[in-house]
Amino acid sequence: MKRKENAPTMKDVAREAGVALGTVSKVFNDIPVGEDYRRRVKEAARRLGYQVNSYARGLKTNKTYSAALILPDITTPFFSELAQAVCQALAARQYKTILSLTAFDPEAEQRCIQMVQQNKVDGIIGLTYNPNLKVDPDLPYVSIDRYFSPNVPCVASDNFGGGQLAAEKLLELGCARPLFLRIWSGVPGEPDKRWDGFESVWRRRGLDCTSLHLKDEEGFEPFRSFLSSHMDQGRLAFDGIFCVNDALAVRVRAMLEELGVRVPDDVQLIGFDGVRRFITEDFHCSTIVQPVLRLAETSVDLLLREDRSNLPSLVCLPVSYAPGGTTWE
Amino acid sequence: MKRKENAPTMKDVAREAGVALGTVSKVFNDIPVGEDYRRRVKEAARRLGYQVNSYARGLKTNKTYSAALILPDITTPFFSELAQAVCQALAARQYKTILSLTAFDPEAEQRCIQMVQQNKVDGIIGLTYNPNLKVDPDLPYVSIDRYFSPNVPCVASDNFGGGQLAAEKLLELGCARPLFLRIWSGVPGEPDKRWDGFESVWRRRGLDCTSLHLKDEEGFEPFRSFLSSHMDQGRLAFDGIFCVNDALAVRVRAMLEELGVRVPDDVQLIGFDGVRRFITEDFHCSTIVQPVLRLAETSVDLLLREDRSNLPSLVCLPVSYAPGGTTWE
DNA sequence: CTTGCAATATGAAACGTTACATATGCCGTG
DNA sequence: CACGGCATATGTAACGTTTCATATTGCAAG
Repeated sequence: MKRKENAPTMKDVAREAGVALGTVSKVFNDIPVGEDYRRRVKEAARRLGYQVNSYARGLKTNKTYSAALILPDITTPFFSELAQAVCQALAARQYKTILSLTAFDPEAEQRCIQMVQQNKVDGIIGLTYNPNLKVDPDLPYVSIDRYFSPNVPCVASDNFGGGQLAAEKLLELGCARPLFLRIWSGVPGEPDKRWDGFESVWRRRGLDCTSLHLKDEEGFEPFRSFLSSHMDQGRLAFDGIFCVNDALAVRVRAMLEELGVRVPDDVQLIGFDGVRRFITEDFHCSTIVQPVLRLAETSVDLLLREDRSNLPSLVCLPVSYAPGGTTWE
Repeated sequence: MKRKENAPTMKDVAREAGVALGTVSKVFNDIPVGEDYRRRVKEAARRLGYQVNSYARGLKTNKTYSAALILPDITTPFFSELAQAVCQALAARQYKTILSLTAFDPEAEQRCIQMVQQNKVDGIIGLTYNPNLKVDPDLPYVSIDRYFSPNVPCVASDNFGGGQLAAEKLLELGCARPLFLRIWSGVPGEPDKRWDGFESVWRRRGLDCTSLHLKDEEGFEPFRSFLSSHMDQGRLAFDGIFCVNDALAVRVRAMLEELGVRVPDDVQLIGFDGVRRFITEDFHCSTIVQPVLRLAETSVDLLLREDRSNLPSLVCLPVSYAPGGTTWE
């Protein structure tokens, strides 16, 4: 019942194969070695069930082939898709993913950084909210959705463009009284630009655009009363609503219908994110789709890029529009 | 622009503090050491920005404080909740989580096992489909939802009880013509018992119970024609349907309504899993709720338990019923 | 003022690798 | 036949820890 069944080491393999230690090392590092030697080593390793010890290797080489992924949460559909995509992109490059969840807590974020640094990861991909995270400047770091400084690459969707796209779509569908709806996260970030882009379109046309910031902790009551105060004889004062994300859009849709406002007939509704919902692949709301796979690919790409001298400080990836039943098209 | 800014080591700290190497080690392992020494070491470490090197420590101690979590996918709501819960349960015990995704591919599962073994994890929690996975018997392994052998602990919800519960609920609501609906995964596992439990209740009452196994690759057409052939003048031959999971239930609900069958008025529908949907906390179908948090807690508990001599081979956790609009209550 | 003992700090060896300087063998050439 | 040069295998010194046998210190007792 002993759990210390000492695993075979290179030394064992070397003895078994009758070759030198260094030769075994070469075989497992794909360094040219005589064909007969290589065979004997492989054979001996198979017999002994030898496996390279990553910890010894990591200690020696200072390279661990592991990266940390720091996220607030992975049950939110957008985050879960992102996590999956990043994990797969890393795996495709033979990297392990160390997953750290922060629950949106800035201190937890810092603790995670600390922990994965001790763990000698080769890099960190973080989606964080702590405005002054401290991270070893010598450790590759890629930030998603939050810009830190010129020498920390930030990868994000084209949030500004997405906001514009939503506005243009609503215009095209004949809307003239737009409402922008968001939940205030408390920390500035790239997603704020959704509003900037949205508003810029209306302003350019000389149209007014109302915006409402909900506070997460206050729930939906403020919104309900806001709506009531903007209704006149069952008619809503807005004919187009852009929500900062799909989760919000779905809830807004439910509340509107509850109030007797028909979607999309009375008001057109567009969300943001565009993750595949449930198992089924269709959308529950019209939305601006973030290119999740490309976000992940790009982040990993930047993280593992050998030449770190000319990294971009911000990469914006193009979004697209996907109708989903809450707009006429 | 050099990225090899050699991090300070214990030796550096020892020199800086004017103490021996071993003393520094003791300080960072909470081994009693003279108070003045301890202070000097702490101080020196702070000045140098010293951090323990987990790889050196892991090599020496053969303990890495990391565990692997092997899952098919984390975008599926149930898996994403499970992953989150496991990750958090591990973090609460100071363990890192190495996340490996397999996409339901048995060979990928084996490769993941291989990889995390090389990586000297302290244990593996796996939700896998490969019936003959090979894993080092000396490495703690906990299986979720799939029973392997008496000495590999398996953690699962009480699937049999859940099936019974669903049946009893339908009975209670007056159903007498039940249908069980599942997607055939191709590999036997604990979730199969949902059917066993469900059926046992009807049989005991002398009632017949129909069951239909959909094949994932065939889509929903077979189901649609099955339904049509079981309808008589717009009336469905069943008054209660139990789906093997919520994702299926949600799709079935949509199809039923499309066919003019009202839920829950014409037929009552119960799913299985009970994960929190979207951001909003309400359910889109009545369901048997799996205790995700307890599944995770229990798995981690078994994985890290010191005394591995008397591990249970199967732990069943109690499920509960949650109405969600697709039943009368 | 010794001596002995307990308490505590010290430093070398080892963990399983990689990398490099050295040793070995082989072959062609003078 | 001896020698230089090349290719390839060898073995040792790190990497940054922990651990344990040993050295040092302080203090009480003889």
